[in-house]
Amino acid sequence: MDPVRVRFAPSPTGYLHVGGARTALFNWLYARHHKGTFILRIEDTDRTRSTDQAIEQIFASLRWLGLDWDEVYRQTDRFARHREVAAELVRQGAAYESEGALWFRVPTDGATTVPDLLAGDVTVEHRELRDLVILRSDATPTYNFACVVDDHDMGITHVIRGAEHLNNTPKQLLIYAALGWSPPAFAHVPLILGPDRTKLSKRHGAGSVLDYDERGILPEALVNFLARLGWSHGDQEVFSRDELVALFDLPGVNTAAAVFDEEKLLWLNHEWLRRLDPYRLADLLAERIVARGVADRAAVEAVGRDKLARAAVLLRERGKTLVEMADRARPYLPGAIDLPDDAQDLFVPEVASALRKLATRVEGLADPTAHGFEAVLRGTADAAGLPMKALAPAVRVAVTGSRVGPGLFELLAVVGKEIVAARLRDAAAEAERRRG
RNA sequence: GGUCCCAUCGUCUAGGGGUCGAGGAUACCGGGCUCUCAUCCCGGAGACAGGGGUUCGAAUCCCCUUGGGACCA
Repeated sequence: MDPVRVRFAPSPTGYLHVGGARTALFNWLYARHHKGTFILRIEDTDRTRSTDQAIEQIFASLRWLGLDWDEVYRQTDRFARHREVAAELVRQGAAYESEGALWFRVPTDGATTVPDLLAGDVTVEHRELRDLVILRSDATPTYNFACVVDDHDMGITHVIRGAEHLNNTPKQLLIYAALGWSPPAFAHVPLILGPDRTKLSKRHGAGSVLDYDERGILPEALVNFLARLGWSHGDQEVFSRDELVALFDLPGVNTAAAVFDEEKLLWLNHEWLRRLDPYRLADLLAERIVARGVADRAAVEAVGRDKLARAAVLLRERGKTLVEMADRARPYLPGAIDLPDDAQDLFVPEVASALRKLATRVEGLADPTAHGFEAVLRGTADAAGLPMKALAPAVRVAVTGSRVGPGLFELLAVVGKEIVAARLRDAAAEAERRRG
């Protein structure tokens, strides 16, 4: 069997949205699974709407997703070839000129069958079709024509594309036949729908791949999620890139359109956050903390990679995105913590004085691990005659400014005894000041 | 409007005649754990669009209807 050659052919008229990304992913997975070639073809024949900026965005999106390509072409570089083939069709009588454009002649009787790998045989009567323009009056080729010439010239073996192109395929097949070329295999993958069940598009909001990066989604998660939209492998939900390459094939692809469910993406993102290497996560978090303005780069560097990795491990348990994690990272960074306005109920006088005692004991803590902090907290609570239920929330708010968060002892161990002690004293003082 | 595609819990899906009084995941609800939140564990509710066939037997095969979508006008 011939080596597989597939292509992803976006038109650079805007950003790459998740629908296109899923098509790119399926092509890439198919190529990698079959040890074939993944080709990127920029279909920029519409020169008025295509921009270099959009091309850069597409490259950036694919790179972020980790979909590397083996060859890249720009359709506009091939205009001479398109004109040459169009002229050939005219010579044969398969195409004619009218009003300055070149038209491909569709037979009036008979029918064409698309042997689609997913939909099965799809037959269209020629009388349902009409002649189509292949070269506009400005000599630029149209989509259906350029696509055929390029797929043929590039040796494409499988055309894997969105189901919206199924209706175009009989026309393309007729062009192949007129040229005496043998067509590639076709697989039209089901569309991705928005919540309103119409084809996912820009009107559905954040559809751009890079928006998901911006929102703190991991490429691992988006790739996993997109793969599961229209493809499955038994009951498995979480797939690494390598697993997808090993398992993905066309027979596993569904025929029904799928709705893009943001909730499930977030769940999957959480799953991937929890699987990531802590140091890699720390690096991502560091960037994000700076980008979100939670702290400046100097502060983040002062914390150090080890501590950041430990903080990340705590943060990822309750954050579903890198953004949520970064926005809750403040307690792990140096500096004071502002107490919330409504926290006075926690800092009754007995608790405030216990916090001061605790600060002193924390400073002298020989074993500043979670266990060590637990022992010193329980000891202080006992000595002050306070239940942990009274002391723990006050300590938490003093150190983090929030009533919710990771396990308290683990948290304190990561923040470190010097910072913890300082914040405990600050909180006690602040509570007394507020009480007047 | 014409042509084409599609149809299992709200959503993503498993299922390709009997092991399905339909499984998993997510989301939702309840309980446990716990200083809190999250995770985690246990439990709950939730679907084969409808109607005809074929067959001893249909979620699974065929037809029609309905619904949804895409493309071309």
